Amino acid sequence: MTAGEVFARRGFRDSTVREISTLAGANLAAVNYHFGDKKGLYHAVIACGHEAAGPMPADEAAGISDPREALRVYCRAFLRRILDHRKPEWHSKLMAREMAEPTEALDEMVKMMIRPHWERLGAIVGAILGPSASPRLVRLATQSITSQMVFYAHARPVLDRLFPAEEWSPASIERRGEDVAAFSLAALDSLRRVGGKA
Amino acid sequence: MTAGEVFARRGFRDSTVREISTLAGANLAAVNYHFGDKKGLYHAVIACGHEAAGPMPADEAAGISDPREALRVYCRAFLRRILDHRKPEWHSKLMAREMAEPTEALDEMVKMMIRPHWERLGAIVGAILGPSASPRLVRLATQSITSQMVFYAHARPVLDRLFPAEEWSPASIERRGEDVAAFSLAALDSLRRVGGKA
DNA sequence: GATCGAATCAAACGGATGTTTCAAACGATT
DNA sequence: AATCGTTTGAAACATCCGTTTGATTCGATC
Repeated sequence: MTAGEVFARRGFRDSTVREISTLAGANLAAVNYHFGDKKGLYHAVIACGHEAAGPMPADEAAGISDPREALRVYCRAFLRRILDHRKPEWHSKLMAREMAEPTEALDEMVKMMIRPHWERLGAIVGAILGPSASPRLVRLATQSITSQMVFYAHARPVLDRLFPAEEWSPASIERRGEDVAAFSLAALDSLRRVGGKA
Repeated sequence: MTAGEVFARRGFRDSTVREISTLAGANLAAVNYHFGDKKGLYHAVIACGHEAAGPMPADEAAGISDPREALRVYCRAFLRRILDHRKPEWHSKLMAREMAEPTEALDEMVKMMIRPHWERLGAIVGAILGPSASPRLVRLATQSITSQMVFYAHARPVLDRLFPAEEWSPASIERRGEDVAAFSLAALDSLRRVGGKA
């Protein structure tokens, strides 16, 4: 769908049905015929993007028993799904936009993607921190790790301005996943040693 | 400025000059008279919000020599500036919006706020990690810490849906700052021990 | 090849938005 | 009190958008 790129670039309101249809080589009225209205097209784009964005990180880290290794695999898969420009990169942009400016579509996204992610990553973090860790600490650590990854989707324009020379090849994306995992594992190690003080 | 609230809630394009002017009790044409056009009003709002958002975290953590304590103070001040609803909370929303959908205003924001933040926090992180840490490690750690805090501004709608019962009082905001600092200090401690391996 | 539903197309409609216009009110200065 | 630059006010303007309409083409089925 070329509509996804336009929605991701311009936002829902700024995207015009005219631009989308001409860019897609279709007629203006085709949108309303096939999707009812503009909002219907938007929902279809989000659903399509969710499937086209590749496997969920939770699936890629499914069979790994060692939680520390699982975290590394999970972080790499997450960033791959978000950043790899061989996949429809507009999907993560659309998600970032939904978070800053929620519509009804956000509830669907939370149910389909975000909550599953949170539970899977929370389980990994809980396994690393050990049974003595409080649920609150697990939740906070899960959030800290998530934020480091989502940051790449939310603040990419800022990063491009701060560090214009940065590389975004598939290889360096993998390394970023390793870096997030390393930072987080370092934190979890210390926190585990100190115990569930929070 | 009531215009800031509207811009933060609806976004630039979705905000209508009519709604802003009626909500502000002013006439429709007043906007174009005082600010030239809608975009001029937007820039004025951003500049005004920057000043009204209170002191920069870098200033609040200026006189502290112990870098670990400086990090704690800095994190608390940062989240206070972002989350405290007694201050114009629309400023952080506007920033989040600019990052997802950059306009010319983002360059100004990077120069005025983001890069100073990055340099100050980077200095604190560098002091904690010690002179043996590579610049790359310092940069990554600074980014990880920043992301944990910015997450609250970017993903707040998601957090509200994931954990509806969460509290956002000034006191709990302070504690969130402590939590971010604790997680980050734990990571920095481990990384310092391992050395600049990255 | 005739038929009928689905899909496409150009054109137009109704509404909303940013901007302009021009007259009226204001306020300091003389 | 008269004057003149500044600010407000209501109304209109020009444009663009999402949607609808009705005619036309397409494609499978009999």
